[in-house]
Amino acid sequence: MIPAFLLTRQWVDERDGVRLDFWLTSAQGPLAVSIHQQQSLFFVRQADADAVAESLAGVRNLAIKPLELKTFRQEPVSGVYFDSQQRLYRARDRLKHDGIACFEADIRPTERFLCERFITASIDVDADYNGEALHNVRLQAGDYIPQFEVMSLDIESDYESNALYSIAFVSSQIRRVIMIGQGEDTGLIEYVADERALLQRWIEWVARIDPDIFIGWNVVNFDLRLLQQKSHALGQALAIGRSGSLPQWRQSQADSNQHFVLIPGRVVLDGIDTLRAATFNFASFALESVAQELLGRGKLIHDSSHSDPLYKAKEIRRQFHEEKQTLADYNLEDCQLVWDIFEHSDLINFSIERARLTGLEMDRAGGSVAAFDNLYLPRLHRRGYIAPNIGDYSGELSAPGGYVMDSRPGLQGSVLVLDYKSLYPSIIRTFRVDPYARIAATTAGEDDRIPGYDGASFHKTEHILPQIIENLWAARDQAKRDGNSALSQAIKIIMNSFYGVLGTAGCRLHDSRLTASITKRGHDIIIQTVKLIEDQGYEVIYGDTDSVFVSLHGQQDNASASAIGKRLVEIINAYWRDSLQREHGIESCLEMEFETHFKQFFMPTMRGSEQGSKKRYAGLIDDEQGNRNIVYKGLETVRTDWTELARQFQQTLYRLIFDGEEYRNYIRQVVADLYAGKLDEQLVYRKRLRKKLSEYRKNIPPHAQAAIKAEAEFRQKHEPSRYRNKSWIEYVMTVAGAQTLECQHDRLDYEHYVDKQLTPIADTILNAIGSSMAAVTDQQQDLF
DNA sequence: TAGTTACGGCCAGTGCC
DNA sequence: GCACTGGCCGTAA
Repeated sequence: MIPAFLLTRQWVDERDGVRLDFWLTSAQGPLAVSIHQQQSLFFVRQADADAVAESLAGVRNLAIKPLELKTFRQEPVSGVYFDSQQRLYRARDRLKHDGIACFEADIRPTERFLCERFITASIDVDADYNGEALHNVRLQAGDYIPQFEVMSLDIESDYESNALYSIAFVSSQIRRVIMIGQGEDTGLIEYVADERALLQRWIEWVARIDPDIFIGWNVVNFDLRLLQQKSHALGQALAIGRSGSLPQWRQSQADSNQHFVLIPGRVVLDGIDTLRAATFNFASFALESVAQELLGRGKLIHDSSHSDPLYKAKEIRRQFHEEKQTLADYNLEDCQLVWDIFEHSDLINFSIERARLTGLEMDRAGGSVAAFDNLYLPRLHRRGYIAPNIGDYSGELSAPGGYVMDSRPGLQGSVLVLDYKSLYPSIIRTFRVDPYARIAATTAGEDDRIPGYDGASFHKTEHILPQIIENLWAARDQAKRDGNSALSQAIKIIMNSFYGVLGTAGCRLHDSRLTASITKRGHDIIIQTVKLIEDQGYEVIYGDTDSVFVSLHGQQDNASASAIGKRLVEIINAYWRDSLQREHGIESCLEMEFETHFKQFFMPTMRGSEQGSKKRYAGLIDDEQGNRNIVYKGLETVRTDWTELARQFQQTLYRLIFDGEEYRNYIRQVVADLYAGKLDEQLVYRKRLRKKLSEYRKNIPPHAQAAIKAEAEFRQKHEPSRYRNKSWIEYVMTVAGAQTLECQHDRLDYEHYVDKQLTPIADTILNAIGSSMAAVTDQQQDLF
C-alpha cells in the first residue's frame, strides 16, 4: 500500500477508447497511474431497454444490464456499458435523437470512484508505476499529506514586444535568476545568450528541482502563457511536465482571455485564485497591495507615486539595459513575495485540505458543483438511486433568500449582536433538508417525516447531506482544537457551499423546494427569535438572515452586556432544543452565539427618508483595555467605489460623534483643505467595468464615460486599448466631467466632491443628531 | 473548469408639467 | 424643473 496524493488527472483520447492518467505524489516519489480501456456507462430506464437495444443496434462491445438502482421517480434502470468514450457519446446522442431518456450522472464511473476513494480511503489499480512495467498498485490516499516541493516563478519581459528579459524562481533550496545578456555568473544570476537559451536553462532547472507545485501571480495567464507562446514561436518543446511531458492548454468558454493549463504530474497554484478560494478579499489583488497588506512590504519598483502609468514598465526596460543586477533583484523579490504570501496565509495546506475534502485537484478554481457531485453521488448510489441529469428539474426555479428585518434607525448606546452559527448548514442538519430524504419521505409514514416548505417533506432517518455536514462539522471542531486553521477554513467553505449549489440549475440535484425549505425555515427561526427576545423585555432593532441586533437602551459595560447576551442565547438555544424535540422528535443543531457588544451603535436611515436602512450600520467596540474600534458594514468606508476622501472623512467624523466630541470644526477644515487643493490625492474614484465598453447601451455611467473618452485618446495617439471587460477604471471628476487619471486635462471639480462625497456622508449621521452639513457650513459662511 | 438572494445609492434617461 | 424607473456596482449574509 503506497500512501499517495492526487496531483492531476486527464482523459487521453485514443483511437479506440480512452486512457485515464492519474499523476500522484507518493511517499516513494512521483507516481503515474494509467488506466486503459476504461469502461464507461450511462443509465436508461429498464422499461426503455428494448428500445435502447434497437436504437443502438450495431454498436460494438456494448452491454445492457439491469441494475439494482432506480431514478428519483422510482423507475428501475439499466446500465449501458461501453469500452470507448467516443462510442458512448455517440450512443448518447443517438438515444437523445430517438427521444429515449438517458441519465449521465456517472458517465465516468471510474473517475468518480477514484475521486471518492481519494477523499476517504484506499484504491486498488493496475498501473504503470514510474513508467515501467504494469504493477498492481494499492494506493492509500485519505490520510496521506505530502511534502511538496514548490517553485515560485516570475518572468520579466518587454511590455510592448513581449521580448523575454529574465526568469526568476525561488524554491526551498535554490533562488535563481536566468537573464538574457552578458555578465558574470554570480551564483544568483546566470546569463544566457537569447530567449531560446533562457527557456532551455529554465526547463533544465525545472527537471532538476522537480517541483510538485508552481506558484506565482497570475502565473497561468501571464507567465506560463508567455513562456508557452515563446516556446511555440521558437519551435522548442516546453517540457516542464513530469517525465518531460508537455503542458496542455484549454481556453475558457466564458472568457477568451482566460486559459487553463494542465502540466502532467504538477500543480499550478495562482496566488490570486488561491487567495480568493480561501475567501481572502482585497480592494486590489495587485501583488504590490496584497503584499503590503499581508506582509507589510511591497515590490522593489513602485509605480503608485508616479503619474506616468507606464513608469514601471519603462523602468524595467531601463534596468534590463542598464542595471541588470537591479532588475534581477526585483524579479527575484516578486517570487519571494508570492512565496511569503503563500506561507503567511498557509495557502498550500489550505489547497491540500480542500482537495482532500472534495476530490478535486488542488489547482481547480471554483468547482462547488463538482465537489458536491463527488461527495454526494456515491452515497446516493449506495442507497439505490441514480441522480437526475442537469436541467431535468422543471419546478419553480428560485426560492426566497434570507429574511432582512426593517431596522429602527438612530444613534444609541449598547447594542448586542446575536447570531446563529452556520445557520444554513445547521438547518440542513436539523430538518434533514436533502434531495434523497425528500424522495424517501414520499413513501414514508407521518412519524418518519419532517415537514419542509413548498410541499416538500424529509425523511427523519433516510438522508445523506445532513450526515455529510455532521461529519464535516465534527472534523472542523477537531481541526480547531488542533489549531489547523487551513483545514477548518476549507471545511467551512465547503459546508457553506451546499446551500448555494442546491440553488443553482447547474447542479443536477437542484430543486427550489430544498432551498425554500432552508431559507423559509430561516425566516421562521429569526421571527421566533425576535419574539423570544421581546418576551424578555428587550427591543430588537434589526436582523439579517441569521442575526438579531438587541438594544439595551443606554450604555452598559462589557461585563453586564455580555451577561445579558449569554442569558438570551441560553434561553433561545434551550427553546429550540425543547420545542423541536417536542414537535418533531428531532435534535436541534441550531446554535445561537453572542457575537458582539457595540458600546455605541448607529443605524442610518435611507437617504432622504425616515425609514431605517438595511445592510448598512456602524458600531463601536471597546474592549475596555484601550482598544476602541469602529466596525463599518455596507457604509461608504467599506465601499471601494467611494473616494479615499469620503472614507477618511466618514471614519474621523464617526469617531468624533461616537466620542461626543466637537465635529463642526473638523468638517469645515476638510472642506477648506479640499478647496485649497490639499486633498487632491484622495479624490480618485475606482470602479470596475463589468461589461465591455460597447455593451453600455441603456445608460453610460461616469466610469464608463471616462473610459470611453480615454480610449478615444489612445486611438488618436495610436496606443493600445487599455480598458477591457472587468478592468478597473480610476478616474477623477473635473469641471469637464469624469476623466481617467492618465487622460485628465481639466481642473478638479471641488464642488462635486463636497456635494457628492462629503455632504451625503455628513448628513447621514448628522441628521440623527439634529444637525446637517448645511447647518455646519452655513455657520462657516457667517464667520466670514 | 456553472454556489445563492437581498439591498442601497448613484446616475442616466424619460415622461410630465 | 421634478418625480420616477431601471441600469449598474458593490456589498451583507
